[in-house]
Amino acid sequence: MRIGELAARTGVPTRLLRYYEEQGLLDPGRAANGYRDYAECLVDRVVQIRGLIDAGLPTRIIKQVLPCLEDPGAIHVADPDPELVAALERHRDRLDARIRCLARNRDAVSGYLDAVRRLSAGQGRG
DNA sequence: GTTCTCACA
DNA sequence: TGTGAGAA
Repeated sequence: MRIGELAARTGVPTRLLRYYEEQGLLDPGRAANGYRDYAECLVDRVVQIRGLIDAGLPTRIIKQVLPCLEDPGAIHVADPDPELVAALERHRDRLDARIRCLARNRDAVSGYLDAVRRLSAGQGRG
């Protein structure tokens, strides 16, 4: 598919898709006319890239981790770069902290909702 | 429609 | 990290 279709299917602007390619996250083939040609499987890959970036990981890290995520069997990182591992551990800790924060706020919202339901239920019967 | 590059927030 | 503009 061409870049426009991939953009439509992933919600990622064509401008960004070219940017990700420039960062080494994507490498689509080329059609005879020079247009980029994306395989079906790249839809999932783009979604995953977005997820990782939204999680706060820099493209530089994603670029190194992506091959392993695509092929779980290939988690035999020939070169277990200590710096990469350390960076990933920091990101995991940051995500854990965010998750705990979100969970706390979710519980707060749930608590408020429960109180509202009890109130309206009581008024409904009276 | 797509390509590219340069500048910029 | 991501966008805007302009030219082909």
